[in-house]
Amino acid sequence: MTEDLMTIREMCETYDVTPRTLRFYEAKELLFPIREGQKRLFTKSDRARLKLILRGKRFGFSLEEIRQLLDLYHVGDQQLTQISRTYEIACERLEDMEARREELTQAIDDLKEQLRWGEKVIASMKQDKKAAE
Amino acid sequence: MTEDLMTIREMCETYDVTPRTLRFYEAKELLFPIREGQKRLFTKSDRARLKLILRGKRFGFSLEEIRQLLDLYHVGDQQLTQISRTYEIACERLEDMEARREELTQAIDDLKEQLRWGEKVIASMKQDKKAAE
DNA sequence: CGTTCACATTACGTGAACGTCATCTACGTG
DNA sequence: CACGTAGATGACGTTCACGTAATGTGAACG
Repeated sequence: MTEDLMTIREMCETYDVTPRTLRFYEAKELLFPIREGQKRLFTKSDRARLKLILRGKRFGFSLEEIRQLLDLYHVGDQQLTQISRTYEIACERLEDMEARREELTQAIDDLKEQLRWGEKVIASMKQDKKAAE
Repeated sequence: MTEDLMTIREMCETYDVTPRTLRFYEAKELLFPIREGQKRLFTKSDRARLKLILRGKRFGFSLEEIRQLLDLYHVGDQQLTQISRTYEIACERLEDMEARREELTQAIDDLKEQLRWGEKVIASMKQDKKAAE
């Protein structure tokens, strides 16, 4: 069944994207499906990458930023200096993400506060309505 | 000094955006600066909104989505049903954000894992290098 | 009074991220 | 073999979020 290779259609259904999107990501070198004849076949690696792409998008990263992030996960047989550089970038990214989570937590707290206020407003309005009857 | 009103230039410097951006946000009804003659003057409320806009952007919300979120903070003298509806939407948004934070936490953990792996690779490569000397 | 700012409006331009359409190919099926 | 189906390849179109002139205006300054 899951022969480790998926057609473009299967990918689309699994991850809820269009063929156009997958071809676009390939053109941008975010995915590297292998070819059988002229058809694309997506590997396990492509699927892992796609998940990261979609996740990145949800957090407002551009495809170019995502591409760089993906490189952090690929780490082929490069030079030590290259890997070290990649490692540094990854550390910075990690800090970014942690800062982001802080901010998100802040935003959540703010909204919660706002909701408590909203509850009070609603409650008092219900009171007024009753009193008016 | 901070007379509660800021010119467009002051806003730009404070929040690191261009005049174009602020006018654009006004056109999109995200900000509502008052007018003195034909000049715009941004209020405390506009500044609070702008902060939320910029924050929303960092999390990948579209301006339209942000506009809806901003409405949650404005809550004028509406009907009870309106406020209740707004309240419900806010609750849903809150759940979205909490889910997002979960996902972000997952992403952070993934990247940390990857970094540990990177450290090992670097260490072993340094060993190889030494051995080759 | 002319000029320089600071800000305004109007309008066309741009890059990112796809959507859409036309056309082509390869493959299995009745 | 005709035909439908799945996928491929351009190429142009679209939306969003502004950028970038071009031009106008009102207050201030030498």
